[in-house]
Amino acid sequence: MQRLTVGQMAKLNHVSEQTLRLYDRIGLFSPAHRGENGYRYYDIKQSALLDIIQYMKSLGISLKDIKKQLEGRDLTMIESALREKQRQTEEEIKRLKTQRRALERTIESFSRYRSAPPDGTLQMEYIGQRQMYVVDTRVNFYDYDFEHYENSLRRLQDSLVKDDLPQIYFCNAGTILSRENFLACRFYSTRLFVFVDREFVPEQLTTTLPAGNYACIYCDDFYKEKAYIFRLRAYINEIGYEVCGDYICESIADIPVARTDSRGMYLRLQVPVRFR
Amino acid sequence: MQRLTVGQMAKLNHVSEQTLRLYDRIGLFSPAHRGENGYRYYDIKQSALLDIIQYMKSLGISLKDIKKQLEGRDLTMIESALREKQRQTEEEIKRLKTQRRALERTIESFSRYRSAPPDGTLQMEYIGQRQMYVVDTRVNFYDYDFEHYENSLRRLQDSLVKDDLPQIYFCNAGTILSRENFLACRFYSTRLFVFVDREFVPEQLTTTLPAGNYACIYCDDFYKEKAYIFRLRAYINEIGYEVCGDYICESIADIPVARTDSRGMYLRLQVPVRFR
DNA sequence: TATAAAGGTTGTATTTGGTATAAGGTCAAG
DNA sequence: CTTGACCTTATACCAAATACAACCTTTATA
Repeated sequence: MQRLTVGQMAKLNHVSEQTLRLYDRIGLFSPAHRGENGYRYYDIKQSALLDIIQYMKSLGISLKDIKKQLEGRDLTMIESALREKQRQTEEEIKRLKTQRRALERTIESFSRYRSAPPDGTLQMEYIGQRQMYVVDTRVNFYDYDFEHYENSLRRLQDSLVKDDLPQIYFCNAGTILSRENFLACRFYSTRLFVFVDREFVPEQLTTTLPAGNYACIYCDDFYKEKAYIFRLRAYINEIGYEVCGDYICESIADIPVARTDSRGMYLRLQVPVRFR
Repeated sequence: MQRLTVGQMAKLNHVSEQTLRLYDRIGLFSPAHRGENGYRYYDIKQSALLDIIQYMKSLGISLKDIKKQLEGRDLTMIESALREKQRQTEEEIKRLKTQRRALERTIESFSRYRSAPPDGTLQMEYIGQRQMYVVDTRVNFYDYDFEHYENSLRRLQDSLVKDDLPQIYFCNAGTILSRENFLACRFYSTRLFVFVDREFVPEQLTTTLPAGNYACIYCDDFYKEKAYIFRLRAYINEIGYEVCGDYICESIADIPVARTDSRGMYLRLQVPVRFR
């Protein structure tokens, strides 16, 4: 029977020597013999056990749990552990898919940010259907300053957490001003929203924003909003359209990273319109 | 401007106080002010930066990297970091899907193991198409003992690692004896295989085993194989069939966990047959 | 046989992103 | 004035390794 040193065993099984020593120390996997020189000597047949360990590890089971399982050697327990692992894996896949979508969204918005028209640009845009998650803060944003807006964002975050939604959407926020208030120039808005993906959020939690033509004005400063709303209204009258839905103030630079620099807050103020 | 203590800030942003102190210590995110009493006082507006951090963290970026990105404040760098992250996420999803499949396979084989016929059972079975990953070890298994078989498994593992395949398949091993050798009772086999999933392994690395009727005998001991091969041959002759392909020795108790106990090595010796 | 290289041993520190705890200082209310 | 809530720092701990220092053993070569 050949005796394998730690290095040979390591190479044979594609693990590092350190790892084998660690496994020995924690009592998970020890060499068949110890030489008088203190050397670890493994038996090739021990590879089978190492396989099992590698396999369980590949399933994401912790070394401690692996040790327990192997000591228990109870097949039914192992089976239920596997089922539990399966459940976890399913969940993790779901989480990663959400993450992938979030990344997609963010990268997308980078290019949107780069190609956004300059501050003050007025234009008509056709915008497809959107889903939003809305929270009513009961406090009028226009009465307060940016600091209060931050406070409201916290409230929104609370809601997202409570509804068990990924906080990733958080970067996509905006406010809603009702059609009536918009038309009357009554700056009263208590509703905050984030855009969400249909596939990742239960339908009953979302509000649909219909596809259609929107009159839009781009704005690079939170404090310019009121002035720009007047310009937007003038523009709509000028081209002979009428407002057919709620006004929203959308942060299109929804790259949260960008919020560290002053230009990060880039807004697309918009309101759905139709021919009069 | 309201000053928020660490506890208030923590609650507001759904992080723990400890976490805020940690972020302060590593210089990632520090309070706006420090009281003379040493208290941390945050400004609500700092939440924006914390959002960014949470967002990047949710993308799996390390705190160290987040710090670097935020210090650099270079949008293009952040963008490429996001793309890199996207790539990683894609890979991770792929890995998890493989893992999910492996779990499925293992759980499946538990029930197969439980419902397997007793040792010595002879029967005809229709088996669907299978994919295998084959390695030629150039050494005859029948000349050596179980210890040598382990050695060959290591060789197989090397190949799997080299071909960048999940070692999960590793638990599904077996050996191939050519039709001619089987018919001549020449116990000469150098080919080792693992069953693999078509979807997870490049086609050019696999060999297809056709669907069809297989004469099978179940065997609970590696050392009984030769004797059982004779019984299998006798059975085939008896029922008037002829061998139409290579014989394989498949470990159906492909639960690596089971290999710790002696019954774990449960084999289904099989050979494709047809009417004479 | 001397020596050098390769490979073995132990112990300790580092990593990541926190959590937990102890020992002690501060604040606000009753 | 005391109580309890809250803050501070420092330290240790977690998993699953990795890395390094200091030292010992084996093996090959000059």
